[in-house]
Amino acid sequence: MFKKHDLRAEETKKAILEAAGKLFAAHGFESVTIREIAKEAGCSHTTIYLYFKDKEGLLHDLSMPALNQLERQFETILSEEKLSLEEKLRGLSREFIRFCLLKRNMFTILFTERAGRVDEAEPELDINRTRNKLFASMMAALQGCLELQQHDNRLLTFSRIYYFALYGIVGTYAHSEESYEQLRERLGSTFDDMVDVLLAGFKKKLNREEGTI
Amino acid sequence: MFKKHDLRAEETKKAILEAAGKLFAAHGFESVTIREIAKEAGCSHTTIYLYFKDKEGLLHDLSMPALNQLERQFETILSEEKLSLEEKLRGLSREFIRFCLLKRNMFTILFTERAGRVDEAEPELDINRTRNKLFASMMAALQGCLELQQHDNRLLTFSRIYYFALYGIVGTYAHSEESYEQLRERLGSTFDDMVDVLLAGFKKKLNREEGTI
Amino acid sequence: MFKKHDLRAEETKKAILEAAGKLFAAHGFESVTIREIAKEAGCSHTTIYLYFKDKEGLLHDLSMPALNQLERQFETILSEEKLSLEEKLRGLSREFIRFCLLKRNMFTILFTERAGRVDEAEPELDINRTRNKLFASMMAALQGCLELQQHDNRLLTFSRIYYFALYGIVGTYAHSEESYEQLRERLGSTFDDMVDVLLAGFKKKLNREEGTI
Amino acid sequence: MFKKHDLRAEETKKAILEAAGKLFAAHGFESVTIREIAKEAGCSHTTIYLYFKDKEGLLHDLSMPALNQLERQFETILSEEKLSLEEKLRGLSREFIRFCLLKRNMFTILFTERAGRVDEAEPELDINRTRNKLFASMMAALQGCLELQQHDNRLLTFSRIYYFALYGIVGTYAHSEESYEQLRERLGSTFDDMVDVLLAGFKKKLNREEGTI
DNA sequence: GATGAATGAGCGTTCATTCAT
DNA sequence: AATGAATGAACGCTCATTCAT
Repeated sequence: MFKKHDLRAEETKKAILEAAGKLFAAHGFESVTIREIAKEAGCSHTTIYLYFKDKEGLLHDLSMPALNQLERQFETILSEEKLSLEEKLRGLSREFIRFCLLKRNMFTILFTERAGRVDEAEPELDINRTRNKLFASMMAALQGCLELQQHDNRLLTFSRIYYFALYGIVGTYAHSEESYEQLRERLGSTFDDMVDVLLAGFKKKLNREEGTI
Repeated sequence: MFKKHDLRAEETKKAILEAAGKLFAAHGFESVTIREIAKEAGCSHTTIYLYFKDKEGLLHDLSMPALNQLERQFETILSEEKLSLEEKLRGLSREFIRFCLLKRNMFTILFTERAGRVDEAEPELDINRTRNKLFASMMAALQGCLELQQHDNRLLTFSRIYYFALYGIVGTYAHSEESYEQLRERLGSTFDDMVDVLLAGFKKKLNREEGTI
Repeated sequence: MFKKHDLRAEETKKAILEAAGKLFAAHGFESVTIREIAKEAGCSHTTIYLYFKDKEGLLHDLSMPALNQLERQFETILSEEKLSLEEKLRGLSREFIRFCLLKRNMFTILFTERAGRVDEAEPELDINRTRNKLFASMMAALQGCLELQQHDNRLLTFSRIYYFALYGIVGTYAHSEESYEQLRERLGSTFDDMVDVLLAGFKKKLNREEGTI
Repeated sequence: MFKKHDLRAEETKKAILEAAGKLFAAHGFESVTIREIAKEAGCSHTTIYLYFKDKEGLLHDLSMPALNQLERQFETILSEEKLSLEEKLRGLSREFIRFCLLKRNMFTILFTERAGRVDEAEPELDINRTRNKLFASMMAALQGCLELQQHDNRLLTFSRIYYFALYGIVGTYAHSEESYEQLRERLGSTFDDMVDVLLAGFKKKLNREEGTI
């Protein structure tokens, strides 16, 4: 049972998170000021410091739930039995791209190795762990598609190439003015094609090598 | 014959360029302050304005010589008659990646569309023009390899995918601590493989579509 | 009912306005720095931006209330039916001089044509508009005293001479250490005499010309 | 007999003075930078410090010769026997206005009471002495025109009014963009009229008072 | 005598953050 | 719980001035 205060506090915190999420997504972490977030959330800028350590902390607290949600979406896709392995990889990739283009501040978080500051040991790890899990899921799906052993060097190479391609798509549009919907409309099929191209290329390369040997 | 003055000036200017190059590469143009560059270069922040118009001008003077050199290397590769089209594309890509990983501040410059302020027309354009020329060269080579018409929509799609892949490689390691030599040693063959994979994938996709029709 | 917060804020704002008024009057708008104003007001320079848009905005907020008050005083004088035209001109002049010597920062504002930047249309114009209205009132009164047509070139000449005389009085003492009361005591009759002298001179010149023709 | 060095030095100094005079007159003391003066004078900006203590010192050294020249012109006018007293006052005024509008930096020097810094006692005095002499000349001429005793309070009042009028003219156009020639063309007759108006007004006021008594 | 190199102080402004209530 | 008031640090940039040659 909650008191009124608690409820009110919870609401305020939620409003701040929503505002920050919206603004970070739209203009990027650096460009958004604390005061803008407060205005959007309908509270004073000092209130933000009641719930979050600082601006960076707000970003962190904002990221984890989103990442967890993506994680659950990954799990859902992977557990759908009626999907083929290739379809699963396609689904994961599409979801991953969608996620990054919707919440663009995630780009930095997902793709940039954080310095791992010594002073505050814990919280970064949560993000790193989840991020690694996400990439591992995609790589596992890729492995399945290509029918490669886990320690096959070719899998490592192909995984990296796949990673580069994802990085390229997300990074290219991370700072774009276009909304996700606009990008999806204009480039969605290109993103899909990329998966096709890569899978076809991987397979061709495997065949050729096998044929060669 | 140089006077001591000239030598000192040249050294200072060089120190500033080196410092700026290093810091821009490490943290990005926007994040680096004039004072940080000065500190790294071992001079006062006002000294920078002795040699460069302003921060943008410093970026420009830092970029153009390098870009022009890359441009000439592209021309050399393209004019070598004994190379096949695929080998030329491979060469251009390798050279491009090498360039970006050697001078990492170039990443932002090459891949970020700059506003191109209307009020002072000239200097920004140099960079944009050269950059566009570089990408156009690679896309022309790709077009040749795939034997596509210039206005074939599939060429546009494949060009974008190729661009994403390049962006991914360069962006991934733009802020890495590893030197180019280390990266080349560890990942050079992966970069080469990516070109193979993409070309194979593109061709497969073309065949399948043709076969389908 | 006011909270302590409101009172504190009002005091700070007032302190800033007073400091700015004093310093602008003493050294001119351009020469005074934001930090000097803050020091004089006993606050941090950033606090100024809490209450005023920027330095120009501070000048504006400082000037407009005073100008509006003077405008109303002009209207009062002009609407007093029992005053002759000459007495009205005398009253306007006396009030104008009094105003300028009481709020000396007004001198720059009233007598210096400001660029009126094109990009941000509004605030500058308020000042210009009010200033023009004030001078127009005085010139209309002068016109009435001299019984000249509005487009008579001699009116233009006399108006300019009248303007120069006002400028001279106000400018001479704008940076003086003497208070308005002291100046009024010592020079009030001189100021009044100037109006007499000018009106007499204007009339004499008109008569002579008419006589000549 | 001078050495070459001395001649060269003299030339350089002269070039600096000319450049500074031209630029100060055109844009005002504050707006002109040391480097601009050096560029105009065709020397390095450091050379200026060889001949002048600092920027303020340059202004001072620039002012004295000009003031002395004006002083001599005053003497010439006053010694011309064929001129009436009124014509002499008119001549002095015209010359004074011309001088101030040609060398606008003089405005501040002539009309602003200098703080009289304690640290460097002498040089300011030169300027003050000359300035006082100039005004004294004009007031003496005015006294002659009005046939008043030197200690007549009315002379003091009229002198002040005359001073205000001159201040107004010069101050109004001290920061204008128009050249002296343009102003002379457009407003020369207005300036002349002002002398007429004031003299006529002064006389009328004297007569009326005499008549009244 | 003359100069290019270099600098500290300062400009208006913005920002994340803290203090007192 | 929440807020308005206030601030120090920093930004890119300019300037008069000094140093070493």
